[in-house]
Amino acid sequence: MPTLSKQTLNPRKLPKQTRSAATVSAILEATIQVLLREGKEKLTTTLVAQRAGVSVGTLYQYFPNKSALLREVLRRHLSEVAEAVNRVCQEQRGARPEAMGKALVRGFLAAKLRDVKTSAALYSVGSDVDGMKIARQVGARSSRAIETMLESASEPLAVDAGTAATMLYGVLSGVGRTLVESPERVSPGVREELEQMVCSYLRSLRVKNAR
Amino acid sequence: MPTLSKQTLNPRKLPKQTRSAATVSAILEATIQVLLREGKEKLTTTLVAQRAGVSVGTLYQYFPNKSALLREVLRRHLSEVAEAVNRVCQEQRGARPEAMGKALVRGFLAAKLRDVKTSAALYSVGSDVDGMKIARQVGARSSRAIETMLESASEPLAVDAGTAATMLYGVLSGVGRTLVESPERVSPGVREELEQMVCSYLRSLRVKNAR
DNA sequence: TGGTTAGATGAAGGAATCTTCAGGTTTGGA
DNA sequence: TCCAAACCTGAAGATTCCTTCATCTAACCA
Repeated sequence: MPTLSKQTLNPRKLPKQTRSAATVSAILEATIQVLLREGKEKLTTTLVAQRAGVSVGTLYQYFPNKSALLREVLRRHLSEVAEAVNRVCQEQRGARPEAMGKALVRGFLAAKLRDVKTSAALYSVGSDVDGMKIARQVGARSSRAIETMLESASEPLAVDAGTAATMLYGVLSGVGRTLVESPERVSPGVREELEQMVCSYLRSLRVKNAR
Repeated sequence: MPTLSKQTLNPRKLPKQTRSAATVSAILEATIQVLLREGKEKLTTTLVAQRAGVSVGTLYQYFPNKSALLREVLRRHLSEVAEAVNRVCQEQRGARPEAMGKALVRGFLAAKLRDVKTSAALYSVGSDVDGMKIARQVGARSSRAIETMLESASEPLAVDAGTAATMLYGVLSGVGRTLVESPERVSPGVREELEQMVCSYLRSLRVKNAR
């Protein structure tokens, strides 16, 4: 097993012409394609380059190594989900806790399950590439967004928003992962149950309710 | 990246003398040691054998390949957690839903977090070894155990036990994973919040409550 | 149009591991 | 004590991939 050095993920060269920008996109896209079609084990830099219609050398002009390439793909995917969460949190400012919960579940699942295959494939490379670190960085943003949203709730909560936000994000990402890895479980019913769980949790946190 | 063939995980040879039984244990133990000390990337069969005090050849006498070795280690770990869940489910038969939820959270987290380092290390190898498949097999047992427990609840639930069990197990394993991968989040408070969430969910499922 | 820089190429070097197997050692029973 | 079965050994074969770099082509600008 080759050492996947975890050095800088900075591109070696920044695309300055439109041509190279297209090349970078093609490489990134090809990486996902190969991941889906061939699987992580057969994902070689040569094959990715080939699928992208360029030579390996070109690939290495923009990514210092295989690891960095994979990380970049992962980072982009996670960012999309984080963006969805952020959007929801913006929209729900000042709303009632239950509405927040429901919207959060909807938004998160929609983003995460939009392309289950890709999500699953990316989880599988995560462990080779310090995916945890990336997930944590990106996740921290989402967690904070949720916290801010909760603080703006029309009804105050019995615990600090940070704790509740951590729980919510933990449940979402956890269940999300479970679903992605067991696609047979994905059904409209699951979303409803998750909403039910999140909402009843938030409801139980209303100050007037004794815990 | 070598192809980790996913062939049979049957040992090539069954230990017939006490000597070899000890060897197998040593190899399994060494695998975890190496995983913890060196990390997944540096985990080579030669190194494992060395740490176990035997030669590589011996290792290959009991495990057809590296992949099978890793899978066996993973399977054992997951089984321990499943056992803990089973035990809880037995104990809580006929109890009130909230008691079940609380006990489940406690039991699951205790088992999963007993050795966080090892749990984390094993998650990291999971994706190389079809860990998903193993997790699903072992998880199915737990899920069914929870279902049976819920069916025996002293108060009936508004949804079928299977759905609720799937949700509960999903949340537990999902959050469990999140915690294992972010050890800084592990705190007594998290357990309480998780109990709160699970209990309020189960409470919301009581038939007398409108959903 | 000519020069300079950005971008692309791909054969080949180099580094690692996994896995085998022919042969040596230990164990346990007759 | 002696033998057959069970165990163990570890050098070396066989593969596979990552990454580099000298060289070539395309694009841009004066």
